[in-house]
Amino acid sequence: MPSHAKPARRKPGRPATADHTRAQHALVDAARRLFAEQGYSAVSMRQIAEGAGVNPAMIAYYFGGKPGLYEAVLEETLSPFLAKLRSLAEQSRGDIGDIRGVLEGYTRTLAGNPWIPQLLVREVLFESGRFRERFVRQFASRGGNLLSRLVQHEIDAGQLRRDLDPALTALSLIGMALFPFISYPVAREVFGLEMNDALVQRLIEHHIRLFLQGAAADKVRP
Amino acid sequence: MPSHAKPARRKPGRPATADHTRAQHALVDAARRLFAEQGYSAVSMRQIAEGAGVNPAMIAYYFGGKPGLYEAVLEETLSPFLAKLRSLAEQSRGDIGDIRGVLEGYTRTLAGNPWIPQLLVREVLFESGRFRERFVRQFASRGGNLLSRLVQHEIDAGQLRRDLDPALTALSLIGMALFPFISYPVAREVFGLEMNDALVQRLIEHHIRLFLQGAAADKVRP
DNA sequence: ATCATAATTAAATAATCGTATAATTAATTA
DNA sequence: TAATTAATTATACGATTATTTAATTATGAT
Repeated sequence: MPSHAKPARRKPGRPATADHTRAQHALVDAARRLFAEQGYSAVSMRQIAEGAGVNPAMIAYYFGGKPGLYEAVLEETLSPFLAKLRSLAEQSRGDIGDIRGVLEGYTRTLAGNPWIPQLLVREVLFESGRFRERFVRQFASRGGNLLSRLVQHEIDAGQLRRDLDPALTALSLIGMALFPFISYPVAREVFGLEMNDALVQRLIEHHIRLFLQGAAADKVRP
Repeated sequence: MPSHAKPARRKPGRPATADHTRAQHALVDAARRLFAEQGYSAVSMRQIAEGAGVNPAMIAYYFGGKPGLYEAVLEETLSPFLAKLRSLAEQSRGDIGDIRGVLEGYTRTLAGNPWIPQLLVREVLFESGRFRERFVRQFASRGGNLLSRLVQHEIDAGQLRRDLDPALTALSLIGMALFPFISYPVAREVFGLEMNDALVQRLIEHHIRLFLQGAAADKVRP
C-alpha cells in the first residue's frame, strides 16, 4: 500500500483536545510560508488550509476571509520586526559605534528570520497599498526617518564625511544590509554563498568595512 | 450620453489595415506593464487583453497561453538588459575607471527602463524557477561572475583594498545600484526622492564616492 | 474570380477561486 | 442533565479563470 495514504481525514465536529488556538497558528504559519514563497494572489485558500491540515472554512471562521488572514500574517511577522528596527535606530549613543550597531543588529535580525526579507520586499515594495502605507507611516513616522537622522547626527559629530547625502546614505545602508538576503536565492548560486553564522559574520564585517572605509586602496585615495 | 461609452466594439473578422503585428506588440506591452505592477498571477488574461484593446483569445492565438505571453515579455524586456549588463562588465580596461563605468552604466540603464527593476526582482528573486535559471545561466556564465572578476582584477592591480572579499564586494555593488530602484516606491515617500535626471546623477556620484572612499570622516580613519 | 488562409471576435467549457451554509461533535453553561 | 455555544468538516454556490471552439471577415495566392 502507498505511504501517501491520507491520514484518515477527520470527521466534522469539535475536536476532543481543547486545542483552541492550534488551527489559527497553523493557518498563519502555513500562510506566511506560502505568501513569502509565492505571493498573495498565487496562493489559494485551499493550499493554505491543506498546508495547515485544516478545512478551508476555518479561514473564514477565524480571519473572516483571505484578506483577514493576510493581515494576521503581516501583523505577526512584520510588526515585531519593525519594532526591532525602531529600537535599533533609537539607541543612538552619539558615536560611530551606532552605525556599526545598527548594521549588525539589522543583519542579525534578517538572518534570524528567513521569511522576513521575502515578505517585506514583496509586501512593502510590490503589493502597493496593502501594507505599504502602514509601513511608511510606522517606519517613517515622526517627521523623518530615524536612520537618516542618525547619519546626519554622525556627520555633525564629525564621525562621517561632511560631503555625504544623508538620505542616500541611509538608503545605501538599508540596501547594503537587505540586498544579500533578498537576492540570496540567486547570489547563492552565482557567488557560491551558503547562509550560516559564518556568512552572517562575514557580511557584517564586509559591510562595516566597505561602508566606513570604502573600497579604494589607500594609495589611490585623493 | 455618458462619455464612458465603449468605442463601438469591433465585429469579428480580419481587420482591413494589414497591421499584422499590432496585436502582438500591444499584448506584450500591456502584459509587461501589468506584470511589473501586479505580478504574474495577480493579472488576468482579460485584463491584459483589455489593456491591449484586443480579444483574450489573441493571447492563445499568438502566444499559446498565459505562460507563453509571459515568456515573450521576459524575452523582450530582460534579454536586451542582460546583454547590456554583460557588455558593461566585459569592457574592462584595467583601471579604476572600470568600476566607475560599470556603476554609471548600470544605474543609467536601470533609470532608463523603469519597469526592469520591478520585473527583474519579481522574476529572478521570487518566481522561483521561471526565469531565474535562465538568468543565472546567462548572467553567471563562463565560470564565474564577470563583476567579481573585475573586482578581483582591480584588487590585483592595487586599485582596490587587498582585504576585500571579491564576491561580497561585487554583490554590494549590484545591490547599491539596484536597491534605490527596487525600493523607489517607498524610498520616494520616506526620503522625499523624485526620480529624474538630477537624482540619477546624484545617485551615481553618491555611490562612487561611498563605494570608493567610504563614509567615515578622514580624521576617524585608522 | 475562387479558394485557402490569416486575423480577429463571440461564445462555450471546464476548472478553480473565495465564500457561504448546513451538518456534526465536543465543550461549556444553566 | 439539558441547552447552548464553539470548533470543525463537508458541500454547495456564484464568480472568475485560462482555454477551446466556432463564426466571421479580409488578405493573398491561383
